[in-house]
Amino acid sequence: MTSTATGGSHRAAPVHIDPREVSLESALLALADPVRRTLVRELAASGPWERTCGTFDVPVTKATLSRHFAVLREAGLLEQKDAGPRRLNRLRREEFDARFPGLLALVLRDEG
Amino acid sequence: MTSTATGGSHRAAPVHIDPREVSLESALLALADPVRRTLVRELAASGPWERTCGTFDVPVTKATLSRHFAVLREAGLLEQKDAGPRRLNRLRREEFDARFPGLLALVLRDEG
DNA sequence: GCGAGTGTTCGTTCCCCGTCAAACAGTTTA
DNA sequence: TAAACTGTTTGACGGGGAACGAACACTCGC
Repeated sequence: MTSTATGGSHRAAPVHIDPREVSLESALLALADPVRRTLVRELAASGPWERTCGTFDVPVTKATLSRHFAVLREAGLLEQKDAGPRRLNRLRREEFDARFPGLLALVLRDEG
Repeated sequence: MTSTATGGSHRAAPVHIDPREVSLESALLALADPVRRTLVRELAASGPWERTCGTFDVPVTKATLSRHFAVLREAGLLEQKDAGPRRLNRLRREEFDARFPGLLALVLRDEG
């Protein structure tokens, strides 16, 4: 058999951190990068779990993109969920805004 | 006399930027550094024009400190004024908060 | 099972930023 | 003028992060 009662051989689930435990420095560093701000904005423009990692319009390779997603996760900004071979994304709006009130709003409002 | 009506041979006045023209990226990068956040907090704890550059408690040399002050100026966070051989500092609270509402509050509230 | 598709990890390269020591510039006091 | 003090500028060094290609891991359709 290929799976046990406890779950079998799936791939490692993405590592998440409670946004309440994220440092201000991590949050600022995560949002200081223009590519990551673009990801956050596109994420905010879509509904939860609507976008997979490959559907974002940023001028980097998938390796670099994967790195950026990891940084956003560690900053408490992103939640990811596996769906077959793809990975669905959700912006953690409420949680992040509770930890850093107004910060996300600045990014979403800003054009650059 | 040692000065003319136009100013004579003073040292170059510090360069300032209108906070309204500061990019979000500049602001985030400026505040992402722990030394600069300390400077901002100490500045907020004192009144305007009360502190000279040498009176801040940060573990860097004066050369590095001077650099940090320049970054804070370019981010629209700091205003400087010459007073003899010293340089007085003022946190641009209202102007910066008008450009990036809530951002300064996050830094001042945070302990780390 | 095989191949296509999706995303991560590894190793490398490059560049920017923070840091320092040393030298410089300006101001004040002696 | 000389000496002391404050702050800036320059050049060099080191570390960290962003970027890429290539290889790997996993899932699904044929």
